[in-house]
Amino acid sequence: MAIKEAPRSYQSLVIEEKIQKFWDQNQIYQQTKELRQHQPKFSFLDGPPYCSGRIHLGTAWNKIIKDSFLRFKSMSGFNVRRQAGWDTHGLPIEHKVEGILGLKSKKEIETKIGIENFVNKCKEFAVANQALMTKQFEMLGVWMDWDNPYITLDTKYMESCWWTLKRAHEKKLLVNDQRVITWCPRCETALALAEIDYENKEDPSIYVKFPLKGKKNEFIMVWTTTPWTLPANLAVCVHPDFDYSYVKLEEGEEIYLLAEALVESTFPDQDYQILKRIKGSELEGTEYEHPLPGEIPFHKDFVHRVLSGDHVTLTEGTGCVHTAPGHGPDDFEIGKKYGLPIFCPVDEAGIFTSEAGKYEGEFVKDADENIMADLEIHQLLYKKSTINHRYGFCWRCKTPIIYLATKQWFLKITSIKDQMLSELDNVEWIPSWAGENRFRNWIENARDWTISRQRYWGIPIPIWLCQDCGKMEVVGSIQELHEKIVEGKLEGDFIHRPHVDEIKLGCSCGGKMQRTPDVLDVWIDSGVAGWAALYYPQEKEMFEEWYPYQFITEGHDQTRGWFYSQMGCGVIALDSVPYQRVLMHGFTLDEEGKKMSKSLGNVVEPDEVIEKYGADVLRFYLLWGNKPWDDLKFNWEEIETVNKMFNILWNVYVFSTTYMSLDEFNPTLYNPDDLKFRDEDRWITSRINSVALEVTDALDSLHLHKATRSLNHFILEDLSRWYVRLIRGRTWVEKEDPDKLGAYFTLYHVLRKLITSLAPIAPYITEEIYQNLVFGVEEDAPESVHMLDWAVDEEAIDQDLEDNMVILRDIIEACAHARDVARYKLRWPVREIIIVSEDPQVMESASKLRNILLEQANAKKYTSSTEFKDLKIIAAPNMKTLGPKLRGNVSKVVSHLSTANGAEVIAELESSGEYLVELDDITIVLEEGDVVFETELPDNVVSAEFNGGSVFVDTELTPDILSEAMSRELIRRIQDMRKDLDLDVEANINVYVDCSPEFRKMVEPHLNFVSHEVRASKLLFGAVDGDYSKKWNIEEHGLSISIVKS
RNA sequence: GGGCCCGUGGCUCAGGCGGUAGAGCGCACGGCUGAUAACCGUGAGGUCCUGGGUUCGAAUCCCAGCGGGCCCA
Repeated sequence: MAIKEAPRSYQSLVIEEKIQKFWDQNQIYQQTKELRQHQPKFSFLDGPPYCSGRIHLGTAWNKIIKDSFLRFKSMSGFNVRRQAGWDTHGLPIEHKVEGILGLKSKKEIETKIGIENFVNKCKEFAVANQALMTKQFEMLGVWMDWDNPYITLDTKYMESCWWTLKRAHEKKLLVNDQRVITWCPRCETALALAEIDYENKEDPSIYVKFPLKGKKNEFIMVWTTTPWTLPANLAVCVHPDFDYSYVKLEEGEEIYLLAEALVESTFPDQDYQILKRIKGSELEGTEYEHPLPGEIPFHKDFVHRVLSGDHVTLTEGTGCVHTAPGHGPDDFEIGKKYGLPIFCPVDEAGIFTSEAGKYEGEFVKDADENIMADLEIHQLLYKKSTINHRYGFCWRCKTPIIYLATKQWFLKITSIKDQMLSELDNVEWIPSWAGENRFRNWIENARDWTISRQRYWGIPIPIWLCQDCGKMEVVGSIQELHEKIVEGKLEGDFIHRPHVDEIKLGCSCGGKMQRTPDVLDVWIDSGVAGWAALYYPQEKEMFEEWYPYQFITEGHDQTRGWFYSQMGCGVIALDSVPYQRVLMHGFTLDEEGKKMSKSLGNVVEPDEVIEKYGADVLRFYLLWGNKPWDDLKFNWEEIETVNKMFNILWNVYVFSTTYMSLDEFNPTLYNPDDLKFRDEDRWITSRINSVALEVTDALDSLHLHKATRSLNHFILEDLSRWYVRLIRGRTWVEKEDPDKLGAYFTLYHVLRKLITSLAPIAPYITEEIYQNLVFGVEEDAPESVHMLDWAVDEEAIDQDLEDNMVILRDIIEACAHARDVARYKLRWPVREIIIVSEDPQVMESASKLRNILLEQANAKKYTSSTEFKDLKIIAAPNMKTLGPKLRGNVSKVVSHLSTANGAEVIAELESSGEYLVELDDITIVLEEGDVVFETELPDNVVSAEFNGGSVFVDTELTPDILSEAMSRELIRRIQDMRKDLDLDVEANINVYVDCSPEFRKMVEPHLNFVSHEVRASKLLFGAVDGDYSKKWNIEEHGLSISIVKS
């Protein structure tokens, strides 16, 4: 095989579809895995995306980071574990399925279609979504074990989860307790902190007067935003250290008790009088009357008191805090401390029970208005308005959460917090603050974890309770279940609800044990992935090979999510954190920095980007736009910029293959010793290895943006804009020229290394190039670019050469600038350039790379110097000193100096300290300071500065120069016409030039050069009707060119 | 109220162990023409959020504040 000419334009869709097919048909992924299977292990754990059905940009980013890094590890010689994971249980799917089945409430699930049908539907839905999302990930070029993922609905996976719960029980960390927890009244289930979204919400803001017992017209002033919790009020809390005041308003007779610091904000527009001050601690025990005793019988006989609480703040309200132990975590703690009953007259659907008296049957939020109306009737509502504040919502159905006292199962995280914190020290975080600050802070504030959910689609809690003696059994495996079963069957999907609910175990008391009906919080599902994905402890071998994981990466929302659930579960199950290194990445936001959300209509789908630009562009962009841990503002213009870079890379590839295929170049046939290499060849070889080294460091340290930026710079700046420009002339040579082959050979190996280094980030285009360029000619090359070994040839790096080239490019740019100023075309050669600098490195750079300098500056010769000697120095009188000194003679001195040689004046002054002006009648002595010097460039010279010096360009048009310039102008016209004709690069032509005798005379000395450049077999003067004729004006010469294809 | 992050040309972002502010896009002008539906050069454009401090020197380190984001209370 040989290198083939590449298609002229970069068509990402065509390439990516083709490569995907190639990977599939040739099992490239499997082969790549096998290739590394005996090499050192690198274990990675995929954070399982939820099977929602569609991936979004953030999910895409997440998988692209993972894929790029893991491809890099694989190429670096590691046997990488990259099993994909799927999160399948929980409320989101339950909601979708409820919608599909037209169910309106939790009750309808049981009454209308039954748990079994419902669970089956959920499973079906999850599995279908998994397939859809797998396709999408594959389109992104993500290589994972898609055929062998871990999936949380898998029986074996769930079994490992049960084992974890059993471990918790053995460590006495699994408790059943009544507590006030966050609750979704729509889903009728407990919610974990991680399942709550916070958004702004409008709520009532009311000041209620609680009458002080036995005092007429005296009230405690209480503020609340949840009127519906007032029926459960049992106490008022004050801070023992704050000052409280009895306040009497100008108008009316009533006296109010509240924190002194909040009096002003409570009565902003009123005149008032403070009657008495008292410490909060002195108020403890003060009795008051519930504001709604008539409506709620419970309160008639209950004694309500003021209590002390350190949680009371002065940031809002009145400093007298309404306390309902059934409806608030702080209230609950206070209630426990003072032995109050946990009065919670609200059921699981958020409906007031009979204990709520008058309000029985009302939904709590709907009761707000009635309660406020009743307070008004009793004249106990002091003030009523609304407030817009942050409030928690159910993460799935967006119903505002409420706090309820219920009995739930908990993991006692508070008991293992210290161990979690010490395990945290064993984890390396990127960036470091993600762990050291953010995550540490989260763990420090951790509370016990509510893990029971009153739902259907989830891992059933493996707790069986004896109906007779109350004994508790936590089942840790299917085997154990098998051994203890006395009723029900282990068949079908027995580990899910409802089948598992029918299984009864035998109790030591002789009674039967029944399963607690709850399912587990889904965060437990993924929290156990570390070992459940390996089916530990049922299977030990894989676990011993791969646990713990060397790397995970997820978004910063996972601080409270997966980073945390794994930490908690890991410490419970195995006394260790399951991961060793974490990259915490950012969120994808829209162009304005807002969260992408369906309701805002600003969602960008990964598919949309792929369709327009391809996965490689999306991948490169996502790893290039900013630091991985910052939030990324998605920007179409930036995508376009990345696309341009890929276009240019493609152009370089087209350029290379065009000539290489034309010459049937095969790099394996040459010994480098037989080829001629130039400085630019050694330079670009050094550069690509420097870049490969930078990319290695960047990927190793997960500073992914540095890798992409380094590659981007190399492709645009070094390869396309410089190297290709430098070697253009060499590729135009037709014979087997060692100089040309040196350029091909270098270009080949540079491209080979470039696609190797770029492969993890842009797997498609690199594979496409590899297949043609490398696999087509190297017999022992592996089948895919992704099977290559990652390597950097540090020997090839010549830092001096790289530094010199930077300087040289600076000089050449300065030359271009100078020409630009003089309107002197780059196509026209110049006689000489003079480089002036005092920096020896500049001199070295120019002299070592003089060939490049002369060619690119289009100069016949260059000289260098520490100063520019041809400067005309003009000596001018300094009138300030000479005026007073010479008076009448000034004008004579002025005219003398105007004709004097400035350089001589300087020399004179410097050697003797004075300069004598001999006039007819008098000699005048000029001293230093009497003369000022100016410099002026000779007429033909233009100059420009660069970093470290200046360059002077001599633009004098000699006949020789003009002759060459005109020849080049002629070449350009003919090339232009060749292109108009769309001729093959190697096609030969005959050219006829009809021009003036002067013009002919000018170009005649260079006819060979012209013929060669335009591939003319014949170049003749005179008028002919060719295949294509065109009239031109070159400077002031009109001429006509005709081309005949030969 | 607490924790974390971010604030650098019109836009998107580098830089950030202290030492003359960078890139790309956009804009203006010019150039180039066999990888050219490309590309190159030049120019304009900056109180590096504000204010203090440390220092010979702060975009960079420290403190306070302002604005934005995320999380928590």
